[in-house]
Amino acid sequence: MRPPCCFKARMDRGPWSEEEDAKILDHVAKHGTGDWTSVPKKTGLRRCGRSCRLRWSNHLKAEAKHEFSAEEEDLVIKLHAAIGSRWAIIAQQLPGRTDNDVKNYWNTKLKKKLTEKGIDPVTHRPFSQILRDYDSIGGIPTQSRAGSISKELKNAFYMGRGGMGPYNNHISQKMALKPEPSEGCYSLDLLAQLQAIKLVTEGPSFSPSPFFINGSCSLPTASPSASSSSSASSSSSSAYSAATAAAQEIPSTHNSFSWSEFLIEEASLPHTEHAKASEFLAEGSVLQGETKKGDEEEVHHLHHPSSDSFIRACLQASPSSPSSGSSFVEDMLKRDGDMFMAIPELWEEPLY
DNA sequence: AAGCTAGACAACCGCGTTCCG
DNA sequence: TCGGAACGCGGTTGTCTAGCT
Repeated sequence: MRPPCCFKARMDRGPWSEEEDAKILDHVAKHGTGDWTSVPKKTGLRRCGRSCRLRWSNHLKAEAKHEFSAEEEDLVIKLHAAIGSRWAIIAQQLPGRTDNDVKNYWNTKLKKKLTEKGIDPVTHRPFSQILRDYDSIGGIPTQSRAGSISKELKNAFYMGRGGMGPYNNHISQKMALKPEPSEGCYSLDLLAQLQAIKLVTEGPSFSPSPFFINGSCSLPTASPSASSSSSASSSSSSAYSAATAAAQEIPSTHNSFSWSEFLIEEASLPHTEHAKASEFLAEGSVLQGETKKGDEEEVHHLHHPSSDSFIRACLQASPSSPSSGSSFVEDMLKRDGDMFMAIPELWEEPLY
């Protein structure tokens, strides 16, 4: 529901002046950060309450940090791979950054960087893997598919290895290789996230099913909460591959938990299993975070222990764990290169 | 020097969720 | 229980600026 002020009253828009900033700061110092809708009235600002909140949270609250360090970059990439475009959660792991900062940095820098390195920024998979998947989902022979459908993929791949960079923008725009929001993927994404949380919060006590190890995706939608999240699609494959990787790291002696607990079949699922998944979500406010009213709202939002656990699980499970000694991207590229070596026909088509 | 373009960042908007009377 | 208000998030758009032609 939109606050009336944004529609009816003629509010100022555009860049904020120093005087306006001062009024916000003064107000927050005196009254805290609750009840933003009353801020324009109390301060005399001709801005709607939402704009005031945005201005404060994006610029006045935290010290301005602009340059992202290499560590921050890598963290953003890992987190995006694990949970998708949940900028608010990602920003919480980066002190002094706002969701808007992270989002802008992703859109302007990191997306391009990944594309130039031959990695699809949406799925976090090497273009070559996507090529292979194209190949596996139809009856068209490899040669023609690789040649006609995925030229740009291949171009992007070549350029990632020292080729013509500028073309990549064109590629990334035209590619738009968002994963199809197949029901199974939503479902799996949710399950993988739940699993990652379980891994940390309850200890390493499960064994992965071959289903996840194989990385296929065929389950029907499990719950409305899973399919309602549009961002779930962007992190689908990576989230459960992260969980899978985590699973593979667990010693086999810890196997009292089974993936089958979460293999929910829509039609045949017993009621208790649905309930279990729902409880999981309700307990930790894991996917949505937790909203509180009052002065501490901004601080507490999404800072529920379970969401932190989830982040830790995702990082622990990511391919570029500190022990590997290489970055997330490097690791991905290495595997990508191995695959190209294994499937030489991917190189054969001429480039345009 | 002027116009154009692309990049970076700030701000806005729509939608879903939560709160509260 | 319901509906309106408030809020947060993520996507999109707007604005400014630096670099290029």
